[in-house]
Amino acid sequence: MASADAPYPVQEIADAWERERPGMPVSSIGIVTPLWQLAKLLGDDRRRVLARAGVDTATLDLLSVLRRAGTPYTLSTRELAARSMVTAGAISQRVARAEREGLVVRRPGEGRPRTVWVELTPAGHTLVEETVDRVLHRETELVSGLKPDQQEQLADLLKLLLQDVQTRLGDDRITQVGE
Amino acid sequence: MASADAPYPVQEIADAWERERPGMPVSSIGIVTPLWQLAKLLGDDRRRVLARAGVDTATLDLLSVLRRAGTPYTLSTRELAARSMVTAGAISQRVARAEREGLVVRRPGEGRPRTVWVELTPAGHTLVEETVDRVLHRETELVSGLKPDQQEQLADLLKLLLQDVQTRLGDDRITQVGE
DNA sequence: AGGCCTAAATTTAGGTCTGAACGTATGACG
DNA sequence: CGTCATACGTTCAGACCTAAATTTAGGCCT
Repeated sequence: MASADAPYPVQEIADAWERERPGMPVSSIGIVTPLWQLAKLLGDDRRRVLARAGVDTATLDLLSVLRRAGTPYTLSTRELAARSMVTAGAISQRVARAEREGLVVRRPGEGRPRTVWVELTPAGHTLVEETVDRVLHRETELVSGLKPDQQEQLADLLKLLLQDVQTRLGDDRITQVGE
Repeated sequence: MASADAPYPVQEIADAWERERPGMPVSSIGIVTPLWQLAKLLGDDRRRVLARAGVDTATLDLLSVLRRAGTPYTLSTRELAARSMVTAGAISQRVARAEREGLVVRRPGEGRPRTVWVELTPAGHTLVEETVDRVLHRETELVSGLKPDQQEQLADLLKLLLQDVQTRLGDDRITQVGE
């Protein structure tokens, strides 16, 4: 039972709203919907790829962030939360699970007040090395349907949109939406 | 405690892997990472917008699919699963929750063997009408940083990539990844 | 006609996330 | 120098999802 086999056509969604509720602003659907569907498809696929290696995506994300940081493969939980885009609570739980499996260790203290440092263990390092290139190869393959210049164009537009959305959210967070 | 405030720069991720593991295929990162980050940012925002209206995203998704289908606002659970891109089990739970709140009703039988029809109630219909345009206005606003021709270009590229990834997953599902 | 098989929904077990409540140590300030 | 405010990690309750086990209603074959 795969979770996401055949995304419902984006155009039909916009058309349906236009038909059912004429006048609705449907322009964003052409961007937001495929964006969401792609994220779902790619996320599901990554989960399946990693499941074969006995890891889950949340744990690999944690290990990857630490691995990418370079020696000594250590970051504070706050840094981890920011780079992973999840809440502090989620990081606490991720770290607890990974620690239980011996992939990271927590070292309290030794820095700013109340800071907890999280460090990759050799086992964690090994696991990352074994799985990350599988994921990257797989994803390179999955986007290979686009020609190099299309990939570049897409990456540029996504980057632009991301930066813009980011600043908007930073500003608007408090502002009421609608009226 | 917002969950996703400041995405970690995509370029730094690719650079870090190139530095830590020279030779890794990093080209997909420029697409997959911002895609994922945007989906997260937009999803978190939608959740916040809907929370104010007392709905969760999963329930609104269910109601929206039914509403878009038009009169008589009824679909089978299988149809719902396909259009929502989640498993049958998830649909079962979504419907159970929505039914508990009086937003939909389940009508067993009346068709092909073992089919269960799910229908929007007046309360569900009302809730959808009240919230959908809030979401669409908000999302229109969020993508408005891109100029109309950029939006169109982005929508086209996403559509192209989505179609391609979709066929690849349909074919490759069984194929081993890596070696 | 009876029993098996299959398809479809549901239930269950396990894992993850958010948001809020909690505990606590540090630093500031009187 | 003691108290209080604050910042930060953790814990907890509530939702949600997937994958696998379970249930059940028909259909089919002998």
